[in-house]
Amino acid sequence: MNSNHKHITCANCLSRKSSLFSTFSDSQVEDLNHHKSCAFYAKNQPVFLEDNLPRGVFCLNSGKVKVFKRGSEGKEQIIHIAVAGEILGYKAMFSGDLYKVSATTLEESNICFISKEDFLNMLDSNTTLRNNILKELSIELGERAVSITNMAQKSVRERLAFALLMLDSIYKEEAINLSREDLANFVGTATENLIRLLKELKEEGCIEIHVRKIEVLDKEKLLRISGK
Amino acid sequence: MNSNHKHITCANCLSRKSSLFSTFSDSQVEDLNHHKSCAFYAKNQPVFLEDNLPRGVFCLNSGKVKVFKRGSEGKEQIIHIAVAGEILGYKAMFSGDLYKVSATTLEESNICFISKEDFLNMLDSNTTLRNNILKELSIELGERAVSITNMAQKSVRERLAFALLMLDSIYKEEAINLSREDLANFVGTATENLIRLLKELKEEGCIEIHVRKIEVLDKEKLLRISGK
DNA sequence: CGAGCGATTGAAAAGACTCAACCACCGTGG
DNA sequence: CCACGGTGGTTGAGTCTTTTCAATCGCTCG
Repeated sequence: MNSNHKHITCANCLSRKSSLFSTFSDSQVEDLNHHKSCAFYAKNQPVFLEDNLPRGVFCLNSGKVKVFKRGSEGKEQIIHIAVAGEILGYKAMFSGDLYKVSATTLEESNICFISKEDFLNMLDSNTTLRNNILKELSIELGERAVSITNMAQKSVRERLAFALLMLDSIYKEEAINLSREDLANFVGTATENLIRLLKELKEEGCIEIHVRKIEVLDKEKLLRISGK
Repeated sequence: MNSNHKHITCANCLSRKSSLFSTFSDSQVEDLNHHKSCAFYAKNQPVFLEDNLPRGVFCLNSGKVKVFKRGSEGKEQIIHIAVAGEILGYKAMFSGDLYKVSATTLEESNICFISKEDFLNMLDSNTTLRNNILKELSIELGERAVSITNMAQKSVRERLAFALLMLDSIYKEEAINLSREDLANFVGTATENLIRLLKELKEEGCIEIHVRKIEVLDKEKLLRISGK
């Protein structure tokens, strides 16, 4: 395990480089650093929960976080998987409402926290940050439209192929490391069904399965299966 | 037909009152009025199209507009139905990208247009507008998370009940007036299936069907069927 | 009047879910 | 050290839902 509780300095934070804060000046980074606190999260720890009151924003320094919503039967639907550099939990602050989704770590993670007040102050005085956020929200809305269309029109097999490609780009060099249940909740199907389809894809040579971990072998083929 | 090509004055625009521009001062409204142009759209006319370059924003003065995305088979998935007062087409401007969805009128509509440049200028000088937009985008993202969860977890029958309730609040006093195909593309199912389920709901006394138009009779029951 | 489109119906096939059982692994406590 | 219990993963079979395809109907428009 490479990570343990440690203090992170925004100026040295590699994941900041790819975040909403990437365009900050040195003095802004200094200010940011001054206002944030850091925390280590073990695997499967909640970051924030649906229907709770937002108190600030979370900045994912390392690790991965699933963002999900519970359906009426209590089943999780994973909406998004966040990686290092992403800022979480700020939408509910703008909507002036409770969190509409929950977030939980998928692996050990270091996550910084900035209070609502400090974040909104930064927003007031920082045009670039505002523009970055507008851009980010708009891009996310475009992605959600794709998800809705996929859920409504694609078969589970197609969605699984699509999800594996997405996860491959999230896990980069590593093998995909999600429980079967999480994977099913991401694809939007029952666990049993997911397992059967995984086996199919394995037999077709698209993926390799190492117990829990999944390695993508043939992206081209998966892309074809996913229906473009 | 109550509407035909006419010039709309922002100061008198009733739908502006419920829009992102609701908080404008008199002089800002004046400015807005000066920069916009008006157009009448017949039924089923495109407002903007997926993959096109955004040139400005559209302000729906009267009528209704479906916002949809095409799946890989070309089938429309309706993401949202916009009503009077809504501003359309601004997300792609922020993301600096092409439109990710298309928009088409569902009935005769009056729609005003504000160029990209003018809109962005307004944005620069108007904190409240910015905040309204941040809020609006955040709320929409919350709604999309609900849609994704519904699509992934609810049966078509449940989704139909849910969709009818949503449409009932969109059409207010009027009966729901959508083609079977549009309704199916909103619910996310095949037209034939939709028709069968509509008949079921009619036989259960939830709705009345007047040829093409659908009247909601029992909201309570629909809510129960939709799975809360 | 005939073409054409949207709406509807029927029947069959495919897809997805549920339930129940079983397996494999892991950590615990005796 | 090993039996035990628990959790997550896997398999099979049956059922229900949903889609697909084909055909018909009703209406409007030229």
